[in-house]
This record gives sequence, structure tokens and C-alpha cells, in this order.
Amino acid sequence: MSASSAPRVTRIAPSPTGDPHVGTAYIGLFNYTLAHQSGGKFILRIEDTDRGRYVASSEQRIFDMMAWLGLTPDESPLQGGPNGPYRQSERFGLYGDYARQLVESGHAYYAFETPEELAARRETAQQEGHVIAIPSRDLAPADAKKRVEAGEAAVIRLKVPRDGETVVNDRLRDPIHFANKEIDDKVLLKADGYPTYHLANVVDDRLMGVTHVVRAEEWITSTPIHALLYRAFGWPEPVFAHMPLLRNADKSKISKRKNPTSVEWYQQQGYLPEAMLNFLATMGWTHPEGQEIFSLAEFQRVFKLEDVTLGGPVFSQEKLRWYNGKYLREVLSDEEVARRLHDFLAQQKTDLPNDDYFRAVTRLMTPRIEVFSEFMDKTGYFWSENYLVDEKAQKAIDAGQELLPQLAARLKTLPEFGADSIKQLFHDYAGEKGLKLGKVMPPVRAAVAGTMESPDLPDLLATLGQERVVARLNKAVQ
RNA sequence: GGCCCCAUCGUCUAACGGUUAGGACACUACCCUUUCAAGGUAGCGAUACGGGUUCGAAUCCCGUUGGGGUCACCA
Repeated sequence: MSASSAPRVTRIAPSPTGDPHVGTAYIGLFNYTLAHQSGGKFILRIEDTDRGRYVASSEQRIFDMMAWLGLTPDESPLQGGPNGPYRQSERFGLYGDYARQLVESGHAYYAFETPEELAARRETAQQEGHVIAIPSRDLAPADAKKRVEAGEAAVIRLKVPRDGETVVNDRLRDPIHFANKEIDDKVLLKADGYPTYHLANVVDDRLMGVTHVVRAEEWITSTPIHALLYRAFGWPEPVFAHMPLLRNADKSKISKRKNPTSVEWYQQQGYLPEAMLNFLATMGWTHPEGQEIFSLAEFQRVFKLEDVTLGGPVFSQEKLRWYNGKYLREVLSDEEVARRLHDFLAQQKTDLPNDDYFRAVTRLMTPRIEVFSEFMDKTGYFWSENYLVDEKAQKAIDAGQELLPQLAARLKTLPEFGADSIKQLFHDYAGEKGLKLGKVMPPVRAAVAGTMESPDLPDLLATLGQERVVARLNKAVQ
């Protein structure tokens, strides 16, 4: 824990509009870490002010994702906290007052134009390269107020200064200058009384005591609006830091069409949360000692915001798979791998007992898979006598018709069916017959597994067990 | 298109004015070996371009090019 910094309060503010996104996990990881390494708090706030895009199941799935990754928030709709409620829809009443406060202080105004009225104007304005002027801005405030009180539909818009510039401070960049004339008079409060992102976000961050706003780069251009809001309210700004955007292979912003972006997909494929986290941490950041494999705790120990790099990192499935395989092979114990694999299979509705046999098979297969979803495809012959025999294997079996019965007979009478003694048996047999091991073993492998791609033969046979092996060899001879 | 951000191997990145530009993934070869993996060793492979500044530039400055983001009563 770094004692030098004051407790940081961070947050993620996802919208419940679809699948739990890998980008949310990514930003969540950094926010969680920043908060926890300073002894602060990490808040999960649900930004559900858009009723149109709201998806009911989405919120729970976001919680599940965070829990799965081990990035449990300190405050959220789920666990509550002193700054609740943590759903913006439940904070509905708040925002109107803040918006009206800005109207009163002259930082915002009532606007009566509908989106349709503005659409055409916006199009030409965009082509001409400037921001649109909202006619209502020039209304006398008293008149506008009267119309609103008379029941006319209106939004509240931020009154962006016409001159000067707004400077955004970003921890990871030089100060960013925006000419005020380039900044739109953004809607703060919609006609339906709901706040837009800009208002809700700033008000809630303030009310919840957020000190560090760490979010994706796509938010940079709306940050001057937020800065203007903080100033209009007379509030100090939080520290802003915009993380690079995760990218598709073609460098565009990561998207569903070009990449699986739902964390649930990775769960269903049998990825480990540790591997996912480790991989995500390397997107824009490297361990100072060059360590590739490190835990969340280690990340928390050494991470510094200032070390984040800004090139848009391509989200590489390949590298993620490698991480996953590495965790399977080198980080988790055999027991743990078996336990997790068993849970994974149970969720896929594959019921196998977590017994000695299952654990032995798992041990054999761990270096041969990278994600759990490969497991069943590669181990059919361990679970059934009706395993497929591929072409190569069939050839090996055909070529071994003479040896197979003899080996079956020897294996049948082997007093102790362990890998060592089996190995010895093969060596003895090959020696007696003047054959190479490469001649003796393939037919056996083909016969018991139906494929040439399988674990070490003595291990394989020992695991399958004497009875099964002998039966399979005899069957292959017929 | 306007505005904004960014720029080292194919990919993730190290370097914080002085290195034969380092590591990891991927790829290739070899070793190990009963197959497939895993593991080990080696190889391939980059400072986008052009100007400055400096004794010296991947590193600082300017320009160009390229990539990305953003321009909603969505977040």
C-alpha cells in the first residue's frame, strides 16, 4: 500500500444496455486498483438514465462479471453504501434541482427546440465545421421561465461561453485546450426530466466524493463540458485520466462484430479470471521488472497511473489464450485446475465426477489445452468406448496387427499397472523383438485413443487402467 | 469534414538525450522425445517520413503522413 497518497475514490459507471463488456472490466481493473492501493474506495454506479436502451438483465450481469473477476466494488447498488442510491434512475429527483440551479446562476438555459428541429441545422453546421447555435439561448431568462411554468416542454442546456477556451487536465497527457466556440451547448436535463450523462455524471461524482475519474479515451472530447460544469457549480475538479481504447486487430475501437466483447463469452469458453485480469493489465501498462505473469495483488503493489502508455492496444485473443494456458500450467495447482475444470464442465452440463480418474486425466491434459472448452474435444477416449478412430490411427492399428495381441497379453499379466512398469514392458518387448519403440508404441496409442495426438503413452495407459487398455487392444485386433 | 488524442518488431511493450534499440506473444529452426503438447536454445523482426535543436535524438521542437476517437433530449 502506498502511504504517500491520500485515499482515492474511484468508480466505474456502466450503462445497463447489453452484455457485460470487456472494456468495463478493463477500466474496472484500473479503478479498483487505484482505489485499493491508496486505501480508498471503488464505487460501481449504474447509469440507467436512458430508458430507451435499458436492458433489465444487464445490471445483474455486470455485477456478476465484477464478482467473477474479483473486482468487487466497495459501494454499489448491490452492497449499498453511504452515498446511495447507486442507480441513477433512483436519484432521479436530484438532478433537476442542480440543473435549475445552473439556470438561476446563468450557466444554463431553457431551450424549446426539439431534436427534429435541430437535426437539419446540425447537419449543415457539421459540414461547415462549426457548432450549432441554439436560438433559445438568446431568449430572456424571465420569458423562458414563464413558458416553462406554463407547461411548455423544454430541456435545460449548458450555456457554454462564446469566447475563450476550456483546458482539460489529464494525468496522462499535456493539458488539452478546447476553444469554447467548438463546444456544444449540451443538453443537461432532457424534456422527460431525466438528466443526460454529462449532468448526472458530474453531480454524482461530486456527491459520491469521487477523486479520480479514470475512464476510456472516447470521453476526452466531452471532458471540457464536465470541466465547465464543475466550474459552474463551483466544485473542484477530480483528477481525470483517460485510458487508451481497447482495439480490434484493425485498430478500430473494440467491437462485437470483430471480437468477442462479452466477458460472459470468455467465461463460457473456460478462461480464468486471473488470466483475463493479467492480460488486461498489460493493455497499456507493463510490469516495471518485465514480469509477464503477476497477480492482482502484485499489480496493486507496483501499478502507477503515470506509467500507462497511450497507444491503442490491440486486444489479442492469442495472447490471452497464452496467459490462460500459463495460469493452468504454472500458476494454479493441479488440484485447483481440476476443481475449476470440474465446475466449468458442470456448468456446461457435462457431469463427470471429480474423482482420482478425473484428476489424473486433467493432469495429463493440462499442458495440452489453453482453455477449458478444449478439454472434452480432446479427451473423448477417456470417457467412452465409442471414441472415434481417425485415419492416421487406423493406419497405425493396421500396421500393428501382429504386435497388438502380444502386447495385449503382456499388459494383461503385468502385476503392477503403473507408468514405470508399463514403460519397462515396452522397452523389454522392443528389445526382444529387435524393434524400435517408434514401431511398438504407435499402434497401441492408436488403439487405445483413436488418435495419435495424446499424452505420454505409459501415463496414458496407466491412467486408463489395465482392464480398459487390454480390452481396447483386443478389440483393435479383430 | 471540424475538433481532439495517438505513433518503437505482425501484436503487447522496454528505453525516461549516449544501449549491438531489450523482453513477451506469434512465426521458423533445433534440442528433448513414443505421438501431440509443454519445456529449453537459437533465429526472424521495429524507432512512419521530413526538417530542426544538440557533441550526441526512438527520446526535445515543428511540419507531413498514418491510425483512432468525437461531433444525440446514448452513455
